[in-house]
Amino acid sequence: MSTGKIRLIMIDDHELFRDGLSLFLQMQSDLEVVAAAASPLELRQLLIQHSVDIIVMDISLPQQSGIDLTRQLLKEYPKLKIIFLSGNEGQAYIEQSLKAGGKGFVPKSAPKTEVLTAIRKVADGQFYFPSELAQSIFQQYISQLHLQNDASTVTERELEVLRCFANGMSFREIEDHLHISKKTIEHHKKAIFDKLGFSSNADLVKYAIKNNIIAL
Amino acid sequence: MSTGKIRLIMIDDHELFRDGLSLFLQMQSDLEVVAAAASPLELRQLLIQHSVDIIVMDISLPQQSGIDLTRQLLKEYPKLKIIFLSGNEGQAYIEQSLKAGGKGFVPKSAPKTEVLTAIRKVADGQFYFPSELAQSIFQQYISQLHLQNDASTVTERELEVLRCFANGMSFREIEDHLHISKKTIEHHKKAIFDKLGFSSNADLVKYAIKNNIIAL
DNA sequence: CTGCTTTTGAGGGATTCGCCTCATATCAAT
DNA sequence: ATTGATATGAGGCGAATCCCTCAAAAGCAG
Repeated sequence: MSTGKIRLIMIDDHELFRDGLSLFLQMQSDLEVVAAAASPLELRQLLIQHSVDIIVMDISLPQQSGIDLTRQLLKEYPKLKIIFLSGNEGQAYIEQSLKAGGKGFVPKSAPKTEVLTAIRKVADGQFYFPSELAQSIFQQYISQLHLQNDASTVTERELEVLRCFANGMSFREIEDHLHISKKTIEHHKKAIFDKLGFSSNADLVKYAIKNNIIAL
Repeated sequence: MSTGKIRLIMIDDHELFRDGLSLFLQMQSDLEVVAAAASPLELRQLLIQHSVDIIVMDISLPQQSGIDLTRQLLKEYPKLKIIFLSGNEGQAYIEQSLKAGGKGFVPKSAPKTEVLTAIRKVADGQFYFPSELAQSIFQQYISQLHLQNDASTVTERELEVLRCFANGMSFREIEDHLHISKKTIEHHKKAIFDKLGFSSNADLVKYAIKNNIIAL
């Protein structure tokens, strides 16, 4: 990358944080902070007006999750490189942000310099993730994730059953809710456990939360 | 309060945030930012060296939750006034921070001025909470909480049992893990369900995730 | 038509859980 | 010394869940 400065936009709904970080980034000679957005809408407007290399995005935004936003943006701007900043929600969303196409992930607790490193690496076409998870591990991790999700096709009906269990319903309650017999529910549940590799109901609940099947 | 400037310390493990906000606060003529701490340990050292009116504390700290820290600090320094800053974990901890003795609560997404308002109000002996929850509501809310929460104090042992169930362990597995009988586990589990109002194991798992008892 | 998947259901036995009462030891507070 | 909270445990019984096999209707692809 020798085509001048790295052009980036920040998006974070926390004014304090947004101002502080963008000020710091602007002080770097190889970066150009084109703008800072407080909302997805604002970001979209900025993207129309400016050409941008990188977006530094808070993973938890108000109207829309950063994950969703990323999925949408990458459809429209496939060359966009997105780096997530995560607060203490942290680790839980790494998988999803990878799947959505994120190129980097920096915890907000990290020192300022780590954000810089991330921006420069990602601008150079690399991934950036916290050192605990080395570059090489990620490649295999990502492909594994993609495989796993293609292989584990939970059917619609199974998903309904899954949702019921994740909401704490008993067999009896699910019978009434879905109008099917306990036996059928057993079948579905077993299929779910086999396909997704659960070994307890707790696994099921966690999976449902991670995948936005139920609310926390 | 006409005894000069309001003396305060910030504590937040996010360097970016800490620097940004303390810089802003320092620019106010009625405030004196004595220091900024990155960890509970650092904060304690600073408290020995300086006399302080107010602590502005991130609710989610690394080693220790801001809630716990507050409880401990108020035992040693009963006159200390503590204002919490919350990220998106937010609402879930308001109750606990009130109980711990917090005097104010500001979401990080709020404009800068709200932090100032909070500091000035709290320094003046008032509570400060987001406008949605007016002053008057709080008084009754707090007293109600105290009643209700004295009844719902989960003991250490119960917490261990809770963690086990949230991790998907069966009675049998918990027996081996905690070296207690199934009967004892039943007692603890029932106590947990009663105290926290669970009606299914799924509730328990969700609670454990919300309260950082287990990872998602 | 013939498989293949999905969804539905039954029977029956093994295992686990939930809930009830009763009981004991410890520790702290009154 | 008595009370209260906490933690431990036993016995027993009914309800819920798990696990295995067998089966059938509907839809869809080859």
